[in-house]
Amino acid sequence: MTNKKIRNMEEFATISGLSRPTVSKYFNDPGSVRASTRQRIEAALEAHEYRPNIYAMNQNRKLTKTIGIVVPLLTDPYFAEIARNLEQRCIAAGYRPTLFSSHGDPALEVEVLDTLRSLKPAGVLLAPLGRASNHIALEKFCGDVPTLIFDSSVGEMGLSFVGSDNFQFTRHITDYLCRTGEPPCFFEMKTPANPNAHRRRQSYLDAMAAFGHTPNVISVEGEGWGFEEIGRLGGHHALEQGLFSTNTVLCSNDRLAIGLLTACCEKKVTVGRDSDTTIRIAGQDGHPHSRYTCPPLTTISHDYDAVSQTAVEALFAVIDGEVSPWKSTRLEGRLILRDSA
Amino acid sequence: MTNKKIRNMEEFATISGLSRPTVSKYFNDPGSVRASTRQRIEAALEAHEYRPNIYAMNQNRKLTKTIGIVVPLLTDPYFAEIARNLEQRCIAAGYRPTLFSSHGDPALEVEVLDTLRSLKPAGVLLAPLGRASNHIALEKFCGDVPTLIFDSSVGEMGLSFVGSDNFQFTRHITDYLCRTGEPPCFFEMKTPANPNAHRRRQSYLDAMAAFGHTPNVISVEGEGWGFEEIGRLGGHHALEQGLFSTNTVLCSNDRLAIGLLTACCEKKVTVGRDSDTTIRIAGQDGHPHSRYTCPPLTTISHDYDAVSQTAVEALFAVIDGEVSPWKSTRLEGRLILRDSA
DNA sequence: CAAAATAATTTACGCGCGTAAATTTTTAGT
DNA sequence: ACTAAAAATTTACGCGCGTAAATTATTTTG
Repeated sequence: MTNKKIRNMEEFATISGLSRPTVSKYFNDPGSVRASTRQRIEAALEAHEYRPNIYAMNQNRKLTKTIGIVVPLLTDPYFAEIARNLEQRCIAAGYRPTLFSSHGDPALEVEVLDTLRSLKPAGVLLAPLGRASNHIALEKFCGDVPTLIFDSSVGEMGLSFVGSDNFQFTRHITDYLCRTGEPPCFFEMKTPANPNAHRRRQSYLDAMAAFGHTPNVISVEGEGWGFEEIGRLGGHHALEQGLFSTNTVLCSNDRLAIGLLTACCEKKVTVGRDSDTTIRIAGQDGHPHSRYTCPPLTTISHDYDAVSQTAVEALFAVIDGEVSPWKSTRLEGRLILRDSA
Repeated sequence: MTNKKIRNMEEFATISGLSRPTVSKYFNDPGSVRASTRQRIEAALEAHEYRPNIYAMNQNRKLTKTIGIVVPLLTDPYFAEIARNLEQRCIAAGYRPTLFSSHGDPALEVEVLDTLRSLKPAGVLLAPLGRASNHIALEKFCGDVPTLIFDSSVGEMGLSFVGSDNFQFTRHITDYLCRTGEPPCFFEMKTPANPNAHRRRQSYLDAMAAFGHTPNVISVEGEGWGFEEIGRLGGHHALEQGLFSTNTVLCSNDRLAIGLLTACCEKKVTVGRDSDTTIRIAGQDGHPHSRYTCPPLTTISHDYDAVSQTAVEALFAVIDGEVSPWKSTRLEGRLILRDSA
């Protein structure tokens, strides 16, 4: 490591004994130069630690090495976890992921997309807010930037959709609950932010019908993304009014279930699948926190790895020039049996 | 909104009836041009929705409008929450925050800083990994980029430090626990990732000494950032071995407490401050999830707003040219009484 | 081994904007 | 209204790099 400070690619090329465009080619794709050339560059790179100016690089490039990752709410560990997963896959593929959160706000979501557009990313992995999203703006953005929608689909926009099979989720866990005890009631938000919630409700109704049971949907009030609090308040109300017609409750998602667990705790209602407990509670999502509720939450989990891998691969396929028609991939979930149901 | 597509600032300036440099001045600081000029630009802006090329802008600018925000682990809701808070303050101040997570990995932390360096940010808000951080690399980075350290201090590096007063945290909650029941044991990780943990242990010892009680520190095994699991496993061990000498446990942080709560649940040990419960558990941090544990967790909470506001203001003061000596600001926490203790 | 085909490298130009210095316009003071 | 000072605007140049086209080196083929 010498003490010379390389100011630009020209100087670095001179030191390497090459011309600047050759070095430029190397940085765009190290495999595009001869092995001997590559070695000389990499030797010089170790000796002088030069890095090309990222702004000058991206100014003229048609295809930036940036990948935008947008999630509805980064403070939700579920999205944080899947974002982390996507991020690492992008890095592994040689891209520079940039993380954005819409913070549950449709206006912010549009702003994020505007910012992203000006970054000229190679592609975007977008989990939309859902119902509240500005569909016109999303559609327009998808027309400008190669965008893959994940988690929650809002019409056939973008390159493709990758997410979980919500029908399978609810069918599967409803099936489990019916076979192991009283048929479940369904605990959900009246006006869910996420379109997946509607699929889950419908799947619950279908599954109950298939079993010949009478469904019972408890839809609680509450707006926004504070699902735990909505579940807690709705839980208090449901317990007080005796809205749960059986001793089993399937929640539309884990965060709602976590709130309901808290309500049960506050009402001294014991939760579990033992004979000495009064209510069984199950969630859906496999939320990172579900392992640590009291009791630990029985849930059906997204296949985080498969979803993120499928999403990233689908996006890279298009970036690399493969053309394929719009497609929706919905992956199955895995039942995680714990003590709550 | 016309159909013309503006390709660059030159075209946009022509349409506005101005010269490009004037328009450039406007985008750098709208207040630096005459009101009449500003109006003409803004009118043209609405009619043609042009946005300057961000890469070309930053290429020559000495002071980018980017602010880097780095946290140790974005999947931890505590960091996600404080990152969100910082992010919004940066936006409000007219900057473009970019979020990074070290994912608990010191090597990744260094990579993030390298990436950040090439972004030429106006400043960086950095929460270091702590003990595991590459101090040499951090120090070097702080020399290159105006960096404010928050949450966890690792020596007097960067512009200043802003965080919580861990001594006050533990003193305060230990005080509360001593006055309302049996004096607490202290539940912590043997090799904590975060230097704050050492302060909390010491503060516990001091507080117990002040009360004339015999301290009892239970240090559990476990590496990495999976605190809940470490707390759960350590909790099982401690409960089995009868390591808790009193009926009260103060955890070094909320995530550890959450794991301990799960262990208690799994061991059918009832938690709370009622007469019919067997153990009191308290945490520290005011973790976003602490409200929804069962029972809800008594804890001492960071003042998220104050920490992030102080941090952002301190950084902007330096960016705006104010020179001040290195300073450590440690803010007091607020006791949140819930059912667990 | 020479010629053709192919790959690597160099030449030459321009991208979109920042900004110092020069010029013009506006404002302030008398 | 006139001049000096201040502000706004324009002229002119360069940043660091991408990339098409031209050139040179290497590999393949007959």
